Amino acid sequence: MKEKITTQSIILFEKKGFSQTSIQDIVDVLEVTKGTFYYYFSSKEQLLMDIHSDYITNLLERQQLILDNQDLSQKEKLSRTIRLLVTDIADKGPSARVFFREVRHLANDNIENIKKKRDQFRLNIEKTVNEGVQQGEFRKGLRTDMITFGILGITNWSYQWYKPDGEVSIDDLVEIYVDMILKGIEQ
Amino acid sequence: MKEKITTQSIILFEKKGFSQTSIQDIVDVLEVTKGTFYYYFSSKEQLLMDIHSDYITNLLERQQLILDNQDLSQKEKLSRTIRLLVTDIADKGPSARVFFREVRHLANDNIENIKKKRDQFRLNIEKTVNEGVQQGEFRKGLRTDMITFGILGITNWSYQWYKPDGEVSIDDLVEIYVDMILKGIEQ
Amino acid sequence: MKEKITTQSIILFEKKGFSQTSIQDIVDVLEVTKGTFYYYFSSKEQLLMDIHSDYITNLLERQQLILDNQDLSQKEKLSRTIRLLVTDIADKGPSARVFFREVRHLANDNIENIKKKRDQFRLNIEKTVNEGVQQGEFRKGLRTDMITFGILGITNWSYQWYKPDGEVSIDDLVEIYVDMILKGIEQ
Amino acid sequence: MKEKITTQSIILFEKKGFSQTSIQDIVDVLEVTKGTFYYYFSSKEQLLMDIHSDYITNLLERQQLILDNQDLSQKEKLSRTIRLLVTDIADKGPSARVFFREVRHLANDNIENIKKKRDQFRLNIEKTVNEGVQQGEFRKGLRTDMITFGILGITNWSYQWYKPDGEVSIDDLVEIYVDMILKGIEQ
DNA sequence: GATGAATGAGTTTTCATTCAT
DNA sequence: AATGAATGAAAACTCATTCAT
Repeated sequence: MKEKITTQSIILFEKKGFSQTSIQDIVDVLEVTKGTFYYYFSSKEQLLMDIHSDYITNLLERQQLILDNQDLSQKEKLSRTIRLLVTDIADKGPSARVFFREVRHLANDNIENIKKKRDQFRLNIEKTVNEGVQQGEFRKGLRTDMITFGILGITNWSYQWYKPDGEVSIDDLVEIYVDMILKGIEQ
Repeated sequence: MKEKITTQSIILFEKKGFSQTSIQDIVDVLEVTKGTFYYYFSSKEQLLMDIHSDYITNLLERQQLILDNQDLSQKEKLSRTIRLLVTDIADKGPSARVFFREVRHLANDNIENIKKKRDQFRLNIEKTVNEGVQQGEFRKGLRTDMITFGILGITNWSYQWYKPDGEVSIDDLVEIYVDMILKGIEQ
Repeated sequence: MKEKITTQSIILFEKKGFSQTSIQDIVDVLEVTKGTFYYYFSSKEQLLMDIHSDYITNLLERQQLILDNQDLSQKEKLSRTIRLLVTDIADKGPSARVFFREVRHLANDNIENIKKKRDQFRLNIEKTVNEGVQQGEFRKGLRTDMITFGILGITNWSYQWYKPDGEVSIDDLVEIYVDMILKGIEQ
Repeated sequence: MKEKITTQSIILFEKKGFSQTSIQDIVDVLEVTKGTFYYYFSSKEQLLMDIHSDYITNLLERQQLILDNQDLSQKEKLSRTIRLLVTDIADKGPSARVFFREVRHLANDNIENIKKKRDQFRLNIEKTVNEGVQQGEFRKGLRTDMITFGILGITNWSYQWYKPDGEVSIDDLVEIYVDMILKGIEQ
């Protein structure tokens, strides 16, 4: 039931937004009562926190798998990270959108926790770019922090407009963005 | 007074979000009453609509000035458009953030109107890129629609993280992004 | 202007009801402002009072003309009074409906005043019936007070359903009701 | 609790009118909160609709019992219908008054429903009168539709003035009106 | 595990009214 | 005579949350 509630919430939060979705809306779809909700979650925000936590934890894990692979060039690591982010649109579109849009609704305590992990993810990218610069794969003199934000902008923005049933496939999109980004920063 | 309300609303909407900001919050700061608010606006959403409308209208106008300048290369037009977007962070950060984050809260009728203009802005960029391709300034075979979304991603994402009092100036940021984008797509 | 406001108010009060009609609604139609309204009337209720007062005063006057005519039998006086009430649907439908429906919204002080006149009108009818009984035109032993309420019920109820553009003319309706009532009480 | 709310609402709606009665007024008497009200009713209008629906449904049922009795003459059926309406003043005065006065406040969708049933009630009376004419109990040539409105006028108007503690009993009033109406239309 | 009743604090909105100009 | 800005009190309604069962 807990899982059902989470899944349904994500769908509704994505469609209507966190504050526009009431607990009632969620439990109505599942045909249970509000009491049930509060049996599993201590508050609405707690649920949002869970969603965020699950999402970023999973993302970080998968990023780590890429980074741990010693055989890969920095270019390759970066490409795979871009792929990681963009492909999530297909698999986890709603979660991702909730993740990007609704951070604001987390209370201060929780927000720190999530922010730390988001920063971790970003800094991992930055580190990859930095090493790529040192190893001559990327241009010297890049402001790698700004570049990293730029990379995240390209990928994350896609959650705002990408339609899975459009004419461009996820694979094509990954290729286009990898190409644009690498050309933008390589030697 | 109408202007005061709008200005104050933008500040609060940016800080707390549209749905987390009550009319009471707004009028409290201005030391007037809710009645005053409803004297000038027919609803909370109407106010949000005004904010959106003002923002996008102004942006489109300034974009048009760039596009109308016949002497500029497509690269130059693109650079100036990027500058236009990024510099708005300094001048109109709060408005911009409200614009990007709170579209969801516009009702259906209004949303169409705004969407049309947002699309117009995007398609204007796409057209510039297209012409740049035809005139040999940019690489052949680019998916210019996806590239355009990428450009918007880089610039618009900056509203999420850029702090005006940080170590990087707006001008530096513009230069970094112009460089990254042009390298990413030029011949 | 005062007259214009009154006329327009009656139309709106009839269509939407007194409490569903705002001062704003009234002045909007006349393309003036609320200030104008308060220049002529001290309150919304004052306006309603005026409407009531005008209506009942005029009705009483016309009733008096009938009663003062010494040549008429009581039957004839009663017939003419019925005609008086029913024909007002055509001429003054809206005022009449407002008069019957919205008394409740008068404040206590005013209500007394109007009630007194309404009672006067009713008691005049009762007196006519009484004299008719004494003069042998109507049956002995009638509860003339109840009969009078019955007569008023028949006529006043017509404001609830009568449509001027229906198949029955006002004159026909008067004839039908006079006939029904007289047969109902005559010797 | 739902029933308590309904009962109390009827009392208040009768005393002060629907729009002059706030949800707060209702729940104050019951010493519960507004939340409780909205737990049972989706809106103020929904409550009014319930009241109307209950009233007219019950009235129609009781009318049907009269009409189904094959042994009764049309005169007798008509008398009993008049009794049905008038006696409700004693038993259900407040509901009845709310029913007659506040239809206007039902929204369009609901109003249709109620109107249909009110019309049904009226047409049942008209049918009785019609059959009475055919069977020679009532005069030939009557406009039975107008007559029916007249009958309803007499009975319904009593809700406006009848005081249960006055000098005339309900039974007397029924007798007076039955007499007046039958004399008014019989052969 | 789950329900159903109830709460209370807050939300947007309405509107008669006032008053300086 | 009339306006336009502002008020303040109240309205209907929402909703996260609690808790006894």
